[in-house]
Amino acid sequence: MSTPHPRRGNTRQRIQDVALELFSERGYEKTSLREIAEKLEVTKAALYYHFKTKEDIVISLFQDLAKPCDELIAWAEGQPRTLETKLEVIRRYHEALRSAEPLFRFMQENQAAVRDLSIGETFKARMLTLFGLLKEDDAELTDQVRCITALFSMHAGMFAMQTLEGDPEEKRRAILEVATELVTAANPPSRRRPARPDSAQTASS
Amino acid sequence: MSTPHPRRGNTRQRIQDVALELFSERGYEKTSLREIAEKLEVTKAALYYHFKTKEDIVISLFQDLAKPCDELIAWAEGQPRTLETKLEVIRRYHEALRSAEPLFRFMQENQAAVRDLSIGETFKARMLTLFGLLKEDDAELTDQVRCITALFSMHAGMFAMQTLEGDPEEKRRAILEVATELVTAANPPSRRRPARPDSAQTASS
Amino acid sequence: MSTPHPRRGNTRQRIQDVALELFSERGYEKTSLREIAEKLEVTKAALYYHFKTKEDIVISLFQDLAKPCDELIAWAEGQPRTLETKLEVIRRYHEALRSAEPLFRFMQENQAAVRDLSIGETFKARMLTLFGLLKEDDAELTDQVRCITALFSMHAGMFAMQTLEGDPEEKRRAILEVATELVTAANPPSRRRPARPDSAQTASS
Amino acid sequence: MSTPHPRRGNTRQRIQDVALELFSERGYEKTSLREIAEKLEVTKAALYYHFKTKEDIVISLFQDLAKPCDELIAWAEGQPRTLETKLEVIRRYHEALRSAEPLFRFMQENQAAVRDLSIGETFKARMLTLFGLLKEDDAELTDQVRCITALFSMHAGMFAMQTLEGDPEEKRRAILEVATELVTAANPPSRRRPARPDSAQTASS
DNA sequence: AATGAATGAGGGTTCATTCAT
DNA sequence: AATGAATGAACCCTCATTCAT
Repeated sequence: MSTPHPRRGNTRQRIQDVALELFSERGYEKTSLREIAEKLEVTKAALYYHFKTKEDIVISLFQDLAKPCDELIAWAEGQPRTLETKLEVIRRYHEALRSAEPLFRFMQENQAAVRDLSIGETFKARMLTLFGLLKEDDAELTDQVRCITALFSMHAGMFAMQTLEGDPEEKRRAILEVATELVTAANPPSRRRPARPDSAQTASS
Repeated sequence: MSTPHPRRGNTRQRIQDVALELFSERGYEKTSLREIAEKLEVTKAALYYHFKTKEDIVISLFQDLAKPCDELIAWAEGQPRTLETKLEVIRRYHEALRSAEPLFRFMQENQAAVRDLSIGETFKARMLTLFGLLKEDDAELTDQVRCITALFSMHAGMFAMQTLEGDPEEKRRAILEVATELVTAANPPSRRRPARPDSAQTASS
Repeated sequence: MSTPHPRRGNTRQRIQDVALELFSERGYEKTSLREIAEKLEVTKAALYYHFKTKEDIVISLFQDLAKPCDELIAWAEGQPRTLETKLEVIRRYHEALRSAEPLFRFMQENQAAVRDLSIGETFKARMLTLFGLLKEDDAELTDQVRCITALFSMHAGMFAMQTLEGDPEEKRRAILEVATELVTAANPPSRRRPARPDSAQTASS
Repeated sequence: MSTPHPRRGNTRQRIQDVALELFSERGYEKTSLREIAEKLEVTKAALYYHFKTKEDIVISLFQDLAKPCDELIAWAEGQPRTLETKLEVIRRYHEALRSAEPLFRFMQENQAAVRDLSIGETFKARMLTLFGLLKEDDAELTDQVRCITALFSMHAGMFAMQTLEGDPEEKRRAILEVATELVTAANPPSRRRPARPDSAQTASS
């Protein structure tokens, strides 16, 4: 009873793992269920025992990601809309990305494919909510761009991670720093300098 | 001699146009040659008269984009590596993106597909060159991230363009402003705060 | 549960049968998988469940042929290299061809197609081994040609079978007789040549 | 007037040459008109100026071969049906094959393809006529096989040529010798059988 | 919990051929 | 004498999916 069926109830999980790996590595469309099944040494039909469709696998993956995000949003909505809160949102999002990195890489690199995948909308909606949490209600265009850039810079971080040299943790810290900076710049503390990091009198205007 | 496509000589161009449109709209993998052909009211085989493979179509599209980019790189390499030059690089790149917007959206949204498309490497290499032009040789990690973010923010601008409200030209200007800011911050003018956005007096120059 | 092919488990075998029939009848290249599938009343895709490629079907066919041949070679290699052995090789090969006749006809008539079919080499190699078993190590050119002709005459027998009139079994016997004669002639025992046409004095000139 | 159009009226010939080369090298079905055209550095359409169809090219090739064959047949039919004549037929056929070697290799290796190529019948017919010239009218089965084998041994010679070591001319001579022997054996003159393997008393029965 | 066998739709690609110029 | 542009049919192959077992 050792080798024959060494994996018992964890097949569903294993499918998700392998699927995510392949999706993010080779792309959603180019990854076939056959490949997934082969890598798992099961039949394609076995996948269908656990998931109704290919899309269903993605959805299930996405739900794992969604939870931390939703919690973050829920938390933020209970907080005062201060810069402090926003920076904490960035920090937490940055942290959330860590655990969901492959999935985010997948989302990032397969936008076109994801778009008509039913979760596309959901995903975009969540990004917009997050964006709404970061920006002031009446923020100028430039500040809005700053906030979007902050979010995207963390996603795109994946590219940075591959490209830049250096210790991964340090790189992550640098990314967080830049994102923080952008959000800070987008949220001028009160009246002075509507949209510049700090930088007293001279800035934009 | 009017009705049935009077053998206009512009078919190749029309293929490129339609292909780019569909690729960027529905994704590379999900766009079939049949679709392209149907939209053009020609046969699939006609596409093969003009392009050797599906990939060849993408390559041809990419070459149109490559030229402005290469010119920009060539120009920049003949300039002194000053902040002024770098900001001009950003400006010109921003401008280049305007004319190649759909193609960039395609690149951005189909990274996974593009990756093993032979031009994937080329594209990445070009990004790295551009990145090298923007950053100082011994730049800190944070500054490097700033430069990358500047580049990506312009690409991601496509998302911003769809999301944000407002006049397209104004949005573009806002995106350029943020990118400029990031590069400026990444290139501290001399002694004061080697890599921080602020730096009051100097920045506005 | 009767009418629509009740999922008999013999589909693989049936594919091979039909494929061999069509390949040898209409040629490898001219036989499309569609035709095979249609004749079997299954879908093309069904073929791909059983064989990875079209070439794979040929390979599988060839393996059935290869076994008797390999056994023959193995047997012969364990025997003394006498004329007796060689004639027995001819006899057995002649017998082996009987069961593999359609396949040999296919090989014979589709040499060009078979050549770049991966088994091409294998096939040729086997012929060479057989040839090596029939001829003396230091045989004269003429004797070598005799041996090759003996082998080929049995293959080409397929043509003879169609052309000549008469009882199939008698025709087969005639073919065997000529092949035997050729090999005998090619192996003069030393001084007495049991089966050399005649011609002591003249032949060797 | 040198380089621009260096080849004037010889295009038709050049098509035939290249076609024969490719057909016999890669097989009829696997050789596309595109390949032929490319090798000639003309367009496919140019081929259609000179030949009505792909098959037409083969037919034209075959006609070049047919002439020597027909002449041979015509000559033979004017001769007495003696062994001497038959051996001369073999000799001349052997000679004819020399100049038509590639075409014969093509015929030999693409039988399946040639079969439904309209010339298939013609070709077979000619073989049968030749066969009829070699054998006695009331020949025994074994003798008939000898004659067929003689013919085929010369065709199959192509395989022998590649396989055997030695000087090409010597190999050719060896092939002719074996063919001659077979025909001689198949034509016992009545009482003296110059080349009958054995069997004085029995053969004449 | 999973397999074996199959399907229908569609993929990209190649072919021989046509025809106006 | 040859080209440029195109077609229609067919090709091999792969996919996501189904279903009886």
